[in-house]
This record gives sequence, C-alpha cells and structure tokens, in this order.
Amino acid sequence: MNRAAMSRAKAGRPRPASVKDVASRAGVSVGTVSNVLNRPDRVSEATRQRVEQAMAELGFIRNESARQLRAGKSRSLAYVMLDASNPFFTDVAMGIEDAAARASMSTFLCHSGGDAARERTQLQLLEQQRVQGILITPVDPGSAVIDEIRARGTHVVIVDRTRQGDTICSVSVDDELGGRLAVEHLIDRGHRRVAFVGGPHSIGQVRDRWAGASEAWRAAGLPEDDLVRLDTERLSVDEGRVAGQRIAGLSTRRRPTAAFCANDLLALGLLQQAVTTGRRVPDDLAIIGYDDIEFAAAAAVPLTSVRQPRQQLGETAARLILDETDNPDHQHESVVFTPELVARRSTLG
Amino acid sequence: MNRAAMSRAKAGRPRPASVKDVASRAGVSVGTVSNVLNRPDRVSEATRQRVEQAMAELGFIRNESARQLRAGKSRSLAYVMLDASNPFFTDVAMGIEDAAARASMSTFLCHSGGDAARERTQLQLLEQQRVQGILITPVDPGSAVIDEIRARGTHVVIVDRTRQGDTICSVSVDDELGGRLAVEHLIDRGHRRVAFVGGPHSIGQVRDRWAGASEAWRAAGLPEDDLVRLDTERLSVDEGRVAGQRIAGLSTRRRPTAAFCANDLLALGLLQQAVTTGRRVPDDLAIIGYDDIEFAAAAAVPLTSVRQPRQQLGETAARLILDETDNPDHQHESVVFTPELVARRSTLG
DNA sequence: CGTTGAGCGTGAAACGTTTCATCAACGAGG
DNA sequence: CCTCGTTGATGAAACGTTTCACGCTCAACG
Repeated sequence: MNRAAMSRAKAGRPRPASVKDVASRAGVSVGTVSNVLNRPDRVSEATRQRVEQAMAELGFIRNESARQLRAGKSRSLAYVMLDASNPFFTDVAMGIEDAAARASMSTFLCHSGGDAARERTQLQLLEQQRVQGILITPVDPGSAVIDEIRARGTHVVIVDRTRQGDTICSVSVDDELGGRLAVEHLIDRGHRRVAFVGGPHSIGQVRDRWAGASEAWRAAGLPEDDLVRLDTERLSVDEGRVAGQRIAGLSTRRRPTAAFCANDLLALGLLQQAVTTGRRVPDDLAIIGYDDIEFAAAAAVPLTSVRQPRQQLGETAARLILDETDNPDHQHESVVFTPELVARRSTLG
Repeated sequence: MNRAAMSRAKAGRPRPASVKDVASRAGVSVGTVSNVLNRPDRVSEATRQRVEQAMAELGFIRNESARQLRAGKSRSLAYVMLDASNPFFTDVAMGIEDAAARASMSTFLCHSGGDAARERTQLQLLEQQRVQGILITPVDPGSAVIDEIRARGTHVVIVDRTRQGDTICSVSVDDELGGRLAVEHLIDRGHRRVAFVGGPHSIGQVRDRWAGASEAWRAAGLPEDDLVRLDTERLSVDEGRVAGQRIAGLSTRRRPTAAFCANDLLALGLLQQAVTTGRRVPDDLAIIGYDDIEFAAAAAVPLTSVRQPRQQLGETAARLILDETDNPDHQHESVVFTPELVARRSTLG
C-alpha cells in the first residue's frame, strides 16, 4: 500500500471526484466539463449528456474553494446578528436569506451576541472567506473596524442601525417616530403619567425612541416630570421584571399608569411582573412594547407594540448589498422604514 | 490605462494583497510568509517582525479559499436549523457555535424552515464549501440525502432527532421520558382528565412524547379514554389557540382539566386562548409545555415545562463532529440527554 | 476546389495558498 | 582544516477550478 492510499484509508475520507476525474471518465477535456457546468449552451447535446452522466456516477460535487479562487469572488453574503435569541433578529435574518436565495446567493449567519471582540473575530473570518458582502447589526455602529473592512474592498450594509452623515448603505426604522406613536397612543388613551422603560442609553435605538417619546409628551403640553425615565441595564425580559418592581415601589402619587418599553422583551417581563403581583393590565398599568415579535401577540394579555417591517428590513438590506456589489455606479442609500402601531389589549382594556 | 487597471477601477474593488505582495514588500520569499502564518517558530524573530509589519501595512487578509484548496480541508462547521423562529433552535445553535469557537472552528448557520427542498439546497451549498462537518436537525431524519452526503465523505451529526439502528452520531433528548414526567406531574396534581396537544404525528418528537404520556397514564391505571389526543397541524402558537377553542368546545363531562402540549409555542397559544376567554390557569385548566424556552418562564402565568439541555445539546453535537473529523478511530455515538420537569404556576396554582 | 465561418473541443495558464526538498551560512567538534 | 548538524530561508510543485486563445471539422458558398 502506498503512502497516499494509506493516509486516505486512515483519514477515512476518500478524495472527492474532481473535474479531472469527470473529464477522463467522460472522455473529454477538463475545459469541456467546466463548460457543461458554466455555459451548457456552448457544448453539444451528446457530450453534455455524457459529462452529466459521468458526474452522476462519480458523485461529483463542485469545489467551491477552487471556483472562488479562480473566479476571484464568492457567491455568498453574510449577516452578523446582534442577538440571535431575540426573534426580531432572526426574522430579519430570514428576510435576508430569502432575498439572497432569490439572487442565488447563499447566506452565512453569524452571531456576535453583543460582544465586540466576538464580532471582530466573526468579521475577520468572513473577510478571509472573501464573502461578497457583509450585512451587520453592529455592536457599535461607529466602530472603525467597519471602515477598515470597507477600505479593504468588502462591501458592508448596516442593518437596523444608522450612522450619522456617513457614506454607507443602511436600512433602519424611524425610531423617533416609533417613540412618538407609542406615547401619542398612550396620551390618546388618557394617560397622564407614563414611564419610559429602556436602556442602556448608549444604544442609539433607545435614545431615539426616548427622544420621540419625550417629543410627543412635550408636544401635548404635558409636564415634563410626568414622563418618567426608567433606565435598564439590558433589553431583556429580566430587566422588564426589575422595572416592574421599581414601578410598584413608587408612591401612588408618582406611579405611572402606563409604561412604554423600548422593546418587547422588556414589555413581556414587565407584563409578567405586573400580572403576577395582581395588577390588572391595562386598568392598573397599560403596557406598550416595541418590535411586535410573535410573542408579543401571544402574551396572555396581547401586547400593544410598535411594529417594524422585519422581513422587509432584511430583504432591503440584501437588495442594497447586491446592488452595491453588482452595479458599477451604485449610490449609497439610507433606507428608513416607517414603524406602525399595533394596538392590542394591553392598552385597550 | 491598461485593461486590468480599468476593470479594477470600474469594479471599485482593489485586488487584496496576497502573500506574494507581502513577501516582496518584506523582502523575503512567499514560503517565509507562509511560515510566519502557520509555524512562526520556524522563522527568526527579525524576519518575523519584518513580515508582520508588511502585512499590517498592506492590510493583508489571508485568502481562505486558497488555503482550503491547498490544505484540502476547511476550518468550518455548519448547523442546519429546522426553525430559526423557535428559540429552542437558536439556543442549540449558540451552544454549537461556542464549542466550535473554542476549537477555533467557525460555524455557518443555515435554516431549512422545515422545507425539504430548501434543506437540500442548503446541504448542497455546504458540501460545495467542503465544510468539515454538518450538524443538522433534519426535516426527515430518514431521508437518503444524509446518507449520500456521508457516502461522499462529509461527516454528519444529527441534532435533536434520532435514527433507528443506524451508524451515525446523534444527540437527542429522551422524549418518551419527558412525556412521562409531564403526565406524571399532572396526575400527581390530581388531574384525571388530560389532553395531549400536538402534531403532526409524523414528527418523531411528537410521537415519543405522546407515547411517554400514554404510558404514564396507563401505569397509573387510569381509563384510556380520559387521556384525549388533540392533534395539531403544526407546533405553533396559532395551533395552540385553535386547540384552546377545541377544548372549550367540549362538554363539561368530557373537558380535560389539564393539557400537556408538545412544545412551548403550543402551550403559549393555549394559555393565551384560555386566559382571554376567562378561564383561570391552572384552576380551570392546568397547562404544561415542552422545551422550556425563555418565553415559557416569561408568560403572565409562568409555564410549567419540560426542560431540555439546549446549550449542552449543541455543545455535545459539536464535540461529536470534531471527534469524528479528527479522531481516526472514532466510534459513532448516540447521546441521549435526560429532560427535567420545571414546575411553575401554570400547574401549581 | 478553395475559402469562410460556425460549432465544438482542447490545453495551458492563472488564482493564492501550503508544503517539502533543498540550500546557504555558521558554529561546534574532531 | 574538514565535517556535521542546526537554523533559517528559498523556490517550485500542487490543490481544483475557470478562462481564453486556439484548433479541428464540416457544411455552405463563391
């Protein structure tokens, strides 16, 4: 047994068939095999069939690394998610995947989990893979790594975040408007003391929603002190519960009659805390969330929420990056979607 | 301007620096650059620094395609998820990613969405990428495509499913035991008429949980007719609501006092339907779910659920595939985890 | 009959790495 | 002074594709 055969047996992994193998089996040149693969019209019916037959017999699978190396570009996009455990982002991811698949591109999903170091590693990996483009919901939209990547030639689109006055594609939702819609709704329903639950305020999202909320409040001519800002450490269910306790701890005079939460996870936590401590929703406390994830509508008291067009966000992001990679005179674009209030029982009673 | 420069300018994407560029800038050979990259100990301190400097200046990023082509293998795993919108699977995915990262492997996440055709496409793509191994929660565990892939040399581990008497690695959870635990708990709590909500029964999971449930029922010597099987079309929140209506529609004599749902999504839907139509949980209807996703604990009436070690499932799957690819005398293994009942208010009152 | 032009196929070069046999330089030991 | 071994660097081959400039064949046409 020669060395090659030995190592092959040991590895247990037979060398996959290559175009060369297919070519010799079909009695043609490798160039022809490649033509069958890439421009079937350039090759006669008869030989095409012979080659395809050989491929089937050998179980030929095209080696994408080699293809990519020669062609100089890959057929794949990547989306770096901020938090895979938040259904909002998985929906965005599915929108991206769909749109990419329609353009016969494959999508790699990665996951930073809000950790900047991890995000860096993921990006490095993707750059090494020479993906066509990177879609990302960054931990920090201002981060320089994004610029470095772009400087090296990989296209990047920012998803669900924006960058001030920058020349980069992004898709996002008008969070200030969302905040306004939420608070206007609460004011319409007669609430005159309202809590804004969210944080940390280092997140642009949170800042904008808060800004919209307080703007609506001022516009209605209500006293500034009666819009209470309750800061949270994260946008999680736990923190929602904590916020609920803090609200319960306030004196009756100061206690808000409604809460606007910066996302649905917070709202669900708050809802749970309220209900389990015997407060009625919305009579004792009205609650409004943000994102309108599936679980918001599924809560025991269905949650009013500000809906973002999640799938569409993803689809548009994919469209933008495809344009950027294909179209020589691509113009950077910041698409801003309009959120929509979905009123349910948690504010309607 | 020559043609190369023109097309380069037009594409707007400068050709990234290669080892050759780095080599000439550092005044060494390409072999040396490669050594710096792969066995830094083989190269003197001085040249190493020179090369690293050159890399930094040129913004060199290793081309993974070329690396892979030459080395014959990739540094990546893939997980094909069944349903990204179910938090259970994202948790499993995170477990896989963590374990893979620890072994300095990157992970590609794909998503079949329960669609066999889509699954096939994804698998084909992954095979073309020559990933080291594929982890998959298959649409149909019995499908032949899995065998074909393995026959061609790519290792596969089945996640959260099993295959009868087959020689393939898998990780799963003892669903029959889970079903038993759930129903025993309900019997303990005094329930004598119980519904099993789940379907379709073509899913192994559902069958096993049902089997465990009816076994526990028989073992307690209770009349078979009093364990009612309510079939659903899918394992979704919607279907949970439908099941709730069906339960409500039963005559008082026949109506169960508790429901065991085949997953948490169903349970949440059922819970919502019950609560919004004025039934009290657990007094009028006790509910128990399966998976113990985060939203189960976060429900207004916190859900009793059967917990599966999700992260650990993922980690173990990753461990298995790494062993299979690295260890020449790897033995196939079917790891079965033990589920655990987490009792909360939806059954405790 | 000679020329032309499709229509098909060919073969070699190139993509960016890694690997490996080889070589140069140099110090130690005889 | 010669030989050896060690250390560090080199250069060419190889991985599996795609691409492209050529050929070959044959039918049509002048």
